[in-house]
Amino acid sequence: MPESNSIIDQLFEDEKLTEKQKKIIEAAIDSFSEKGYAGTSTSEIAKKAGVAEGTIFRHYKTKKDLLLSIIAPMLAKSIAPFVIKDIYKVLNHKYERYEDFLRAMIANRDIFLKQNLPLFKILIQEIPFHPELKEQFMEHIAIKIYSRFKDLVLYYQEKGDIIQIPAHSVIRLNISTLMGYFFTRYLIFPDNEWNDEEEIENMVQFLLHGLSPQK
Amino acid sequence: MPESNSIIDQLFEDEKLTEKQKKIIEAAIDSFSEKGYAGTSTSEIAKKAGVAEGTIFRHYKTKKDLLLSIIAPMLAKSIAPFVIKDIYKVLNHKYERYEDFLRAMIANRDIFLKQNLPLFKILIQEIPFHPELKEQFMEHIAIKIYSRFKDLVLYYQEKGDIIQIPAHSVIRLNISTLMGYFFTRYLIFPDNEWNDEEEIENMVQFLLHGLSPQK
Amino acid sequence: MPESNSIIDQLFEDEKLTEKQKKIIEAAIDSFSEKGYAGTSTSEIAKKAGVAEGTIFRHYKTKKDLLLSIIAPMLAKSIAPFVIKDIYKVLNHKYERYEDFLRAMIANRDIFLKQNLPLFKILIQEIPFHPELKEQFMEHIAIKIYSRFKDLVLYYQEKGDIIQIPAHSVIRLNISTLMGYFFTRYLIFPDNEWNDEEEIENMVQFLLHGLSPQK
Amino acid sequence: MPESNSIIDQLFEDEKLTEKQKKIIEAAIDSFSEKGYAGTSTSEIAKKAGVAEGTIFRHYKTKKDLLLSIIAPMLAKSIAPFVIKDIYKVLNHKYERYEDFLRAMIANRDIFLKQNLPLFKILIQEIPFHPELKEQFMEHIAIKIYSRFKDLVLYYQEKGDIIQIPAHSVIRLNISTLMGYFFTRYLIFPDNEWNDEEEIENMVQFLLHGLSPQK
DNA sequence: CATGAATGAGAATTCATTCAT
DNA sequence: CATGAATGAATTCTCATTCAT
Repeated sequence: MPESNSIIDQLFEDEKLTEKQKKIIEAAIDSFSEKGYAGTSTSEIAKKAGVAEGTIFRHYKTKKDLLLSIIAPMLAKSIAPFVIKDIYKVLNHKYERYEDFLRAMIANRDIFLKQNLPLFKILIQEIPFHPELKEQFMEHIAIKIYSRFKDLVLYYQEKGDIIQIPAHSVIRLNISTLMGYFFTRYLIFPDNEWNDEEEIENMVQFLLHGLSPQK
Repeated sequence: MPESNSIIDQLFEDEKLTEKQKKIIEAAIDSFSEKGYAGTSTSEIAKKAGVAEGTIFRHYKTKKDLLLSIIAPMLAKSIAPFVIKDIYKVLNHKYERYEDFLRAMIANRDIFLKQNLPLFKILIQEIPFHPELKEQFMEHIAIKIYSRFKDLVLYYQEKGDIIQIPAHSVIRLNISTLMGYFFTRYLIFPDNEWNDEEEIENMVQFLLHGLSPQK
Repeated sequence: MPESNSIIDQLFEDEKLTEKQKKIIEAAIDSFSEKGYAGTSTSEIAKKAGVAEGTIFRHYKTKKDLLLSIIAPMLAKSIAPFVIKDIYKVLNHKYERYEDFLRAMIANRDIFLKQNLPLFKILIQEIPFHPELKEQFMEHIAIKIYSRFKDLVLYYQEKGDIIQIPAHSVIRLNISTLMGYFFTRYLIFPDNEWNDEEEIENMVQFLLHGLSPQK
Repeated sequence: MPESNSIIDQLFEDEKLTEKQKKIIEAAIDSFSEKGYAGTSTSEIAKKAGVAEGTIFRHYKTKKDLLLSIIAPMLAKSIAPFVIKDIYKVLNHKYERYEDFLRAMIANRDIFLKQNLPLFKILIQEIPFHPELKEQFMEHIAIKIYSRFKDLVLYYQEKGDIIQIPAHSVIRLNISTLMGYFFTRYLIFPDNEWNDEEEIENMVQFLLHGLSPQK
């Protein structure tokens, strides 16, 4: 719980949260990620958070409000900014080669996901059922991230590091490969023994060869 | 609706379904896939199916029974058998090269997904919340499919078509790439314009190069 | 209860009401008229009606629906039609003199109110808080009744029975006098001893003299 | 708001009200008159008054206390005293004829109602639901006012200004006629165009002729 | 005095399930 | 087999009231 606290503190840093509010959010994240939004009752959250049920509704007008207040910062703060920063790093020639960028991104996202796994699960599971979330997702991820990622792809394509196929395909192949690993690693078989270094190395090689320009 | 009927007829072929039962299943698939299992009420399903609420419970003891009766055939009949058949085809030297197998598999899964999209969505979305489903999934997909897929991978690795990394990694990279395409194509951006042939060709090349043995 | 049943049967004649529905409406009328709409809980109504709380909501989507379903027939059926009928009677020269009409109206409304006292109380008390009710009231009472009443007034004014002041003033003075009696008689001091015949006779004389043309 | 302040100052003159208390009472009058006591929440009042929820309960132990603290002065100070004063005026031969008294009363009550409309609405609407209010009303209005009014009626009956029917009937006919006007004028159709002078004149003539002794 | 977070009892409403017809 | 009224437990949400700061 001290650990999950730190995540919450980080994600909700500029909002002043009462001790009880934090408890509520923690409990909600826990329950939503485990049983889904619709499958979790507010009384359950209240009990887990150790507060009265009314307290939840004092802070969040509706149950949906609670959900959104949890996901919004995940979308707004944690995913979008990451790419922006990395973009600048790249433009500052920190990642000369595509391979460098790839390794940096994998490491970065790996840490992020490991820390925010339950939130990530909620995000993934609830997006299909909530149009507002889908919109926010489109705006933050699909538009912002995509447009920045595209610049990167074009940059490395010009340099000759990457094959000349549509940028969106390159992006999708990249993300699919990463997501496939993260899902399998952290959600589907988290209990298997994993040789992470080897997996990542193989994944990097797979992506590099798969995307390298054909002679 | 005549089309969706045909899918149902196909998936539930050996069960004798009354007209009302079919309507119920259709309505349930529709609602579950759109709003999730927990977010769908039985009265909603009854209304959409044009039957009385009681009628649902005459055929399915509980709401969960209804869910399982929808997902079970999807798991049991549609995914598992496919690989069995293909295995034999491969062993019968139908797909000499890994590339041939790849193209066949993509085409096959593409058709299957296109026809069963709502069911697929339900499967994906509900598995995390229902231990029984997870178990069934493990049994049918993770174990059966994996073990057969592994034979294939070893076969093509021996032939020198595929790089020598652990079979599970090869399988995961393959599936991730395919799923990434199908998700993006059919679930996330179904309304975009897609040049399917080009996408698939790029994907095949990506996989072939990404998995080809390094010199 | 057999009596109140008859009223309900009369007011809700063309709607097919279950036994339970009748019980619910009876209980609702009882409670609403005694403690007001906002001051009555649905659980209270359910208990008084001897049904489960859910049963109320099976028949009336919301608590407000229940209120409206009670008041609507009161407005639509019971008040409006009365005047229409009487209008025709008058035009058929049944009530030659204004005095005849007056006595008939008083008798008619007296019976009606005596039978529908609780409903009448609800109507009076809730109209100020529900815009929809106000609108319906305006439409049914203020517009329909007023326009017919006006014809009568003009008729008797032409005949020289009534003083030449604006019809709306005549109507208001009439209704005020009647309502003042009914309110005092049935709502404020129902327990006092009342010499009804004398009261009505005095009221009639008061109205006749008050409205008779000045020499 | 400066105007409504003055009313409050007037009604609550001997109570020392803080600025916040005034705001609370103003807000409460506003909300109670618009949505009824049971339909208004204390949090709503607090918000409208610009104070914390707790502040209300610092001044009024319960919500009902707040209601009573609003209605009590309306009953005690504003209605009762009026008649007392006027009685003395009459006994001082200020209003020689019944007509003079009538005009004076109408003018007086007109001003009073215009200034205290929301309070008046609350009084009218809440009395039926609160036994204490009903008692207070009986004590202040029904008993005190009635007994003084009766003296007046007897006085004018002796003088031959008024017909010889029971005093309570005279009083009721008077009040009904006035209330009918005030309700229609200020509560039901406040937005219509009103020729107040003509209305009042007609009303006075109606009452005078209606109550004049028959030859 | 004032605040507003917290409470818990209770309100309206939903829902899976049952059962008499 | 099918119906749909009825149920009552659970769920979301409201609200008057309390109390530590």
